[in-house]
Amino acid sequence: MRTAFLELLEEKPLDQISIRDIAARSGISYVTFFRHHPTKESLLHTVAAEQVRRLSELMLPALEADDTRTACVNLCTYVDSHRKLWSTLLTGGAAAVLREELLKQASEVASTRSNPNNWLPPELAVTFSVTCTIELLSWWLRQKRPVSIERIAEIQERIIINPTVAADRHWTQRARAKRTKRS
Amino acid sequence: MRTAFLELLEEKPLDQISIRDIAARSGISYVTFFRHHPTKESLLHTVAAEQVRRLSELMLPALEADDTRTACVNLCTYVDSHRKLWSTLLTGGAAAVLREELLKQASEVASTRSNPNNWLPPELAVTFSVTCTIELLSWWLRQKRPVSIERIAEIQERIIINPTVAADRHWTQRARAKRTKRS
Amino acid sequence: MRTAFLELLEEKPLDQISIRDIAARSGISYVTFFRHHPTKESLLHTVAAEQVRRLSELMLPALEADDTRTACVNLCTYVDSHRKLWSTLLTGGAAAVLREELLKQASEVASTRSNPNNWLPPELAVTFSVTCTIELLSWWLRQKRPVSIERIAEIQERIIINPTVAADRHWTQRARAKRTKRS
Amino acid sequence: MRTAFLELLEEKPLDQISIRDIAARSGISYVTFFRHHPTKESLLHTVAAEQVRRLSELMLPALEADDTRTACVNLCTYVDSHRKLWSTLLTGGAAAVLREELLKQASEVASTRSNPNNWLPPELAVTFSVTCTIELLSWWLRQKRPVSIERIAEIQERIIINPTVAADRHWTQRARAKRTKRS
DNA sequence: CTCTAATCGAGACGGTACGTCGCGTCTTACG
DNA sequence: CGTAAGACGCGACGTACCGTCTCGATTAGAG
Repeated sequence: MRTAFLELLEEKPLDQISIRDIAARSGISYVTFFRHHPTKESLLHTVAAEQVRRLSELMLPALEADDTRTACVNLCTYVDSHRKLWSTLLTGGAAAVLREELLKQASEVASTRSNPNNWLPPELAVTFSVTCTIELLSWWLRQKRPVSIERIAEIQERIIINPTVAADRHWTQRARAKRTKRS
Repeated sequence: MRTAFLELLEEKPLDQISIRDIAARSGISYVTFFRHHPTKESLLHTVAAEQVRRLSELMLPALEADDTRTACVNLCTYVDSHRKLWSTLLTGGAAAVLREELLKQASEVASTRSNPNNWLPPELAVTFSVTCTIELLSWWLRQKRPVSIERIAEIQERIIINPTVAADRHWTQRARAKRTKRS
Repeated sequence: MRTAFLELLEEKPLDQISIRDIAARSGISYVTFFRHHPTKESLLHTVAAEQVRRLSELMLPALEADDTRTACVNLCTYVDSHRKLWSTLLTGGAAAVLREELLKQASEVASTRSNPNNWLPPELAVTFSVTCTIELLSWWLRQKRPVSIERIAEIQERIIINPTVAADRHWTQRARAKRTKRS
Repeated sequence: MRTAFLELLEEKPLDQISIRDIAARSGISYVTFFRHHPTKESLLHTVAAEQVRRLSELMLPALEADDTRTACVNLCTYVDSHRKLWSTLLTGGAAAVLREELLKQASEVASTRSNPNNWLPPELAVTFSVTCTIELLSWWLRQKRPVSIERIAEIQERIIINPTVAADRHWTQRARAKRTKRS
């Protein structure tokens, strides 16, 4: 069903895909669709959450080690090797849902790591990085002339990560250092 | 008609507003609507473009003088004095269209000012700043506890403008300086 | 639309006729059906009421003159000349609705003529005569060997009219006579 | 299962009762229902036939003795002592099936007793009496003010039985007498 | 001043998709 | 083996908008 949905998403924008289309393509009955998902968006969310989870699995280890550059490269490499899928997800009306899922998962990660004393509200930091990452990837996949993975990863790190998450991280580390000193 | 549309947007999300709703609220016939706009989105684009034009009129003078901070403050001040309108525009499904209009007008401005040799593609710079500005404003208007205009303007400048447009501007100025020297 | 409905009723029983069938046969859109009738039964009622009205127009003059035999003959003659239509109406699930309509119109007529002091409640008298008339006609139209109009009319009068309406009528006339005498 | 069905019939009309309702109320699985009855109507027929058989057992002895009045009283007395059950059967959409069952059983009885030479076709005689009896009982059970058993039995005999069965019976007896004389 | 042409209303209509209901078939697992 | 549980395909339902069309009524400009 997800496969069929993604196939259709490659063919036409989201709002021109009817549930009947998805059912027909999936080889299931129209009614059966509702036995799995109450609405088209529900299916989309499931698909999006699935893909987002894969992304975070690739980035999290590097992020844990504060190696943001590797995290960015990992992300870009993965997306590059699934250009078609991600073109589909980031264009044609599905981007909003994908963004929601990314935001959700990123917020969860951020809530365990960010420092609320930072001058930039953590919610905004997450929003900025997620939104810009989506725009960056979307732009990348739209380009006709190939742009190297490194180039994208660099942009992502310098423009997106550094001004938001990284700044936050530095602050956090300093706080940790202070606490360590005292003890 | 635009007034009626905005009224309805305050009451329910965009996709629950039918053309018949708009017509009824406007006091015109359903058919007459089509004499002005071929589709609901067309009307929305008109409304959005109108508001965006006002924004740019406020920001452009300061931007011309490279005074980004003033530009940001002007933007925020204006939005703050029309909180209801902008809450409506930035939530409830209209944000995407508004973003498009902003992007369009910002791109036009940027095309006359940015330097294509910059390491950051100008298209991306514009996209980042527009998108993040929207997210920032949207977040701002969502907050229950009031956040000061200055705070927002500062965030906008430090996180959004500096890493993108300003960096570009510096590069541009250096290039101009070089050209001036030679001549 | 009524024609199409009757055509379909000749082909298959009522509950196997879907609204979509009727719409298709009528050459109108499925949705348009609902713009005329909220439900299939509504259409059926309309059709039935129409036919019943014709019946009563044929019988009423004779009934006014207390000439029940002529009324019966008129009824049977008319039905006989529209055997196909009445076969359709009296078999195949439409009979219940037709009965309702007949009951309604007969009750209206009866309420202006019957005498409530009669030992047989007028409601019952009407019910009996209507129901039996339907059964009689239905039986008649089912017969393979033709049965003459006179025979049917005789049965109707002797079995149905006489024991109910006529008895009532006699009583009423006697009452009238008394009143006349006094004055 | 029949109990569950009758319970449901008291609650809502026949066509709003789904097989799944009956199964749930009966405490059996939906699929198991089909092991007993191929369709909802089948179950209804079974239930109806059962009740009709009880009726005829009460009436037959008196009918054998040509004591129609006692037969009628027996019928009404029985129905009166099961008002709820019979209200359910005679209203709410089950009446048609009940009528069928009554007709079937009455026809069987009549075929052994009636005289085909009668001027009233026996099939019609049976139909009239059965149909009117149902209408009479249905009317009776609908009344808010109680109507005595005797009153109903009298109506039934005078209006229904006399003009049909009894007339037939007299004719039959005369025929028998003739045959007896000759032999 | 009147006639005509554009404009608008009201509403019928065909059409697509929606989400729901009940049907009857089928498979799987349990006792 | 028979039953329970539940997934499934199917057909119909009634609803919501869509966009097109026609028909009058209004009004404004041209003769």
